[in-house]
Amino acid sequence: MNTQFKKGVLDLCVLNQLVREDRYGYELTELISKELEVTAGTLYLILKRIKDDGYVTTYLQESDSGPARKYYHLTEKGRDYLQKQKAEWLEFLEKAGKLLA
Amino acid sequence: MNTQFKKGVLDLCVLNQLVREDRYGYELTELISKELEVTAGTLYLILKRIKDDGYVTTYLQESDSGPARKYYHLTEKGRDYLQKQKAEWLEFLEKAGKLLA
DNA sequence: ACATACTATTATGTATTGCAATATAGTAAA
DNA sequence: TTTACTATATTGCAATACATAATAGTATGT
Repeated sequence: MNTQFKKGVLDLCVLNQLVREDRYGYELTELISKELEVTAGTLYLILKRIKDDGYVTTYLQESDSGPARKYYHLTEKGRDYLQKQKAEWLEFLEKAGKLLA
Repeated sequence: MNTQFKKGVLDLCVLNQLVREDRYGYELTELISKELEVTAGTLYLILKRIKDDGYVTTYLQESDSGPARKYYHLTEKGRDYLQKQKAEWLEFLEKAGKLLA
């Protein structure tokens, strides 16, 4: 899969998985990987980024089967950002679509 | 406009403008700029890249009003590449769409 | 004890775009 | 004729985001 296509969109895909419920990193890796080819390393970098940017907060939680999980929770700022970026993405698709028609 | 969204797609937009007719660099800059924010520098890098990759050939032609124009012509290889990449782009959009729904 | 699955992290490399500057040839204006 | 502006092409450096690969810790099953 063309690596470049994902640039800028993966963030949104991750954030979008957090709209309804908090999720932990490994879980997100699997969710995203079902559709797009992404490695754990890439995912965790994104998670670090969106945390540094204040779009998510995190907390640890014990697990029955394995190491503790770090859960990611979408903040209001993150919700706003996601909404605006999704709109911008759709706008971009429309314009690019004209050039690719 | 989110810079990252364009990664990998600008190539296709440029190549797609060459399907029906040869065009010169400056002309392409204007065509693309009508829809997407791109600077000349970026466009010319793309043109250099797709030439190095053998997707286009070039030739100079005098102009009535200004310096000679460098025209870009789509090769068979370029046509194939464009077709495949467009398909891959659509496939990517479908998958990303699921994650963004 | 060992392999395996689950979970998280980090270092280094690569590709693409942004920004800004340079350069040259005409044309219009002062 | 000097100036300025438009048309055209090119290049260098910085910033960003993804890929790859390696590391590490915990629990479970054999």
